[in-house]
Amino acid sequence: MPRSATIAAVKGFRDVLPEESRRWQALEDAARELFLAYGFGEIRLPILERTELFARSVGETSDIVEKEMYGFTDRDGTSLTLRPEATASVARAYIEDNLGHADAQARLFYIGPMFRRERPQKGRYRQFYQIGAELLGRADPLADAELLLLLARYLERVGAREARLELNSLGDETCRPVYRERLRKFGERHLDVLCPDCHRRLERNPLRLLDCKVEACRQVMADAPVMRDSLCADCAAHLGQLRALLDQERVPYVMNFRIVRGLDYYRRTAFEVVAEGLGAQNAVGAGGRYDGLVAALGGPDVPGVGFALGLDRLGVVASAGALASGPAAVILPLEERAVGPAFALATRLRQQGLSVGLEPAGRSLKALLRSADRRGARLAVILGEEELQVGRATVRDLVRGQDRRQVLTLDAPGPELASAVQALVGADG
RNA sequence: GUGAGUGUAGCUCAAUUGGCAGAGCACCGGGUUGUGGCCCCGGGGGUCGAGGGUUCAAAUCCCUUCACUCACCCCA
Repeated sequence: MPRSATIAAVKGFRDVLPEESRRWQALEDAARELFLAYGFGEIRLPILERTELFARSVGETSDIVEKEMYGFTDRDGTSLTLRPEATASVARAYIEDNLGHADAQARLFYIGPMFRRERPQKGRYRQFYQIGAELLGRADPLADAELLLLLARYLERVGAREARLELNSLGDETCRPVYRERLRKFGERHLDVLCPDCHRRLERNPLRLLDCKVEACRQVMADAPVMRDSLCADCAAHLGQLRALLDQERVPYVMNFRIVRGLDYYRRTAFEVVAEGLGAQNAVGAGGRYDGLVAALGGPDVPGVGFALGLDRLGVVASAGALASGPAAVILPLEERAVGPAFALATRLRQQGLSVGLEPAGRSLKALLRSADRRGARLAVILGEEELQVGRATVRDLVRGQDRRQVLTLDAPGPELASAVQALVGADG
């Protein structure tokens, strides 16, 4: 029979296998625990939204909306899109579910997949996972400080030691246009040196001139006007208070006036978390303040601040959950007749919450022990002729290399079996 | 969307001027009765990414195509 063609995963979509998945779980568990301590509750958002939501929040002219979204037309003609980010959904939910009604501030976090049709490369996938937190209804710098403290503590908790926090202020609707104009004028004076990409940026988004990687552009832009000098009094005060609060709690960060955000809705506070070891995609997290977003979506004029962490990237950088552990014991039936009792033993131990492996019969004891060893099991439980006759299994400690012949009574109740195994596992800690 | 690189065993990779497709690791078995790891011996495994062309002969040369990777762009 001819073999049919195999089916591969869609480009940019991948399987997260158990080893990586285990690290992700550690990252997620840490997030749930810590975020709850800071008063954030988990929100589970739909993966599909109306396309209009992103057009109005992320920005009609952003790259994401212009060419990176996965969308389709539903049977009733509605244009739907796989979410490219979650802040827009949180804002939508805030409005739709009246989250500001009982309590003016809403503290929400989410964990889940996002979709963007970019060219895949290291640390960049078309389906990627984010952990994010949003604090709506608060315009004061304390809100920014709380969120950044949460972010810093979380990174510390999961062992993302090389990650560093970079902070900037993008100004607001009064001072940013002024700065943008100053930057444009500066760029126009240096047209001859700037790269073709920067010529384009000059028209569409002059702020992007700041993070061009071409050496000639960098040299020119080193003398460019800095946002800090263009901030209006209110924005400068906001930044100053935020920095004082961060300093008070010893949150490590550096100011980086070149940070620019790709999404249109950011105001004032903007930050990134960058790390080594990720190639060109070195941002593990980013966020900022988005005071106009909820209103732009037709809701009340409610401010907000938030961040998102890339789980795919964080998993590479963080040390949390890195240790694999094998099963406490593996049951080894030496012959066919031992299969039934071996199954029963494994089942009862597993029901007591122990991680227990079970091998099929038909191979030599030597081969069975080798399997148990390679799985990283602590104990091998041997069930052969002798053991069946006396009704007690032999337990071999694979770490110490010691046998305890016929110590495990097969018809003992589950809890008793489990504590006997536990005692053997904990024999030397 | 643009550019570069790579496709050979489960994994990492070799294969000289075109001349029988290999190694390490992994897997399975053995090294006297039921004892793992180290060592020794043996074994199973391949559409050489796919399709076409040149040739007595192609993993190797030519064309086409697909996939993956990295970088630009953009972003978490």
